Amino acid sequence: MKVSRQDHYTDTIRGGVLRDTPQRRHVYDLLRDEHSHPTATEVFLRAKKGMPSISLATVYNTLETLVACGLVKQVHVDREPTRFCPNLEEHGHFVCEHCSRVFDIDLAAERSQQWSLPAGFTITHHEISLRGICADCAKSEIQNPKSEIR
Amino acid sequence: MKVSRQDHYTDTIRGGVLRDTPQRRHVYDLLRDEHSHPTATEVFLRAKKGMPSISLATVYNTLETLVACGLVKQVHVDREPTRFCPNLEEHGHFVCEHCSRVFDIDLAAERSQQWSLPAGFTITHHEISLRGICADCAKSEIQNPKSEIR
DNA sequence: GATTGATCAAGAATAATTCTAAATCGAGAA
DNA sequence: TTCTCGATTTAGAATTATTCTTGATCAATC
Repeated sequence: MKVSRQDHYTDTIRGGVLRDTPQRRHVYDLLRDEHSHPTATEVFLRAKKGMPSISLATVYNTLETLVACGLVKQVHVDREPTRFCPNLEEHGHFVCEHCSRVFDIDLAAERSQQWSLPAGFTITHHEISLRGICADCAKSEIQNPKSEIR
Repeated sequence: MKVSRQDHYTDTIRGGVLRDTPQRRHVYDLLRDEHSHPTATEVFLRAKKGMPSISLATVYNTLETLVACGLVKQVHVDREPTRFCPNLEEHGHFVCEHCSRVFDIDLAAERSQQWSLPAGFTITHHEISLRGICADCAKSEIQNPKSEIR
């Protein structure tokens, strides 16, 4: 529902000193509508369709702002380009080594704090990333197998 | 014990087509002796002490080779420079946001496969990285608090 | 000793991201 | 409305980790 999305964006953006600019709204809406975990460059390319004048620097700035606001999350896969994710729920990511798609993985809430840390350590953030083969690719592998995965 | 270390290195390196070169042995020994998860550049700087002629390119090549052999693992922390780790046990990493040190975190074996994946997905690899404040920094924070963590 | 393929070294190239500096914009003050 | 000032945007330069290229070197085998 569009209303609550706009509200969350508006509340968060307007709550601070930040301005609700066309660029920010455009990038945010774009991210909310896609669940493909785009990179900054991909966001830039998609953003240009509806706003041809937007610059890559603005996309980087905007994404940084949205992350700082907590409106989107960064996803890191090895040292590949950072991806951005509008899913604010507790979750990890699965990257298919064959098609490179990134999938959200639900993390059972009860497991999230069960790390056996040494005494005195405090967690502020965690990132779980899994690699492997997704169901689609596993299926097509069976039909036309190729050994050169990766 | 030095013997088993050398054996593991030797077995692995000699098992394939790979040569046991002074550079490779030097870098490997260096990594085994430190548990500080150095970056390629840090490995390079340390390696130069015992082998002044070694080049950064060789360090990169060597690390890549050792990773491919399974003798060391890569550690990724966001998009920071890749770090290298001689701990082959199943483990994750904790990065202190204050001192930037990286700590190995034991992952209870029974937990390692408990991800609730969609049907048909296969995991080949996973990386768990936690962020927070380590015990040392938590202690010194109490003594002279600074709000500008990060 | 010659050959051959692996390895090494130096520096160029790449690519994601950040920085810089100037132009523009927008909200509130006058 | 017009002014002002700080936030934002933009283009392009700069940074930085890493990879690539190319020629030199080395070590095992012929």
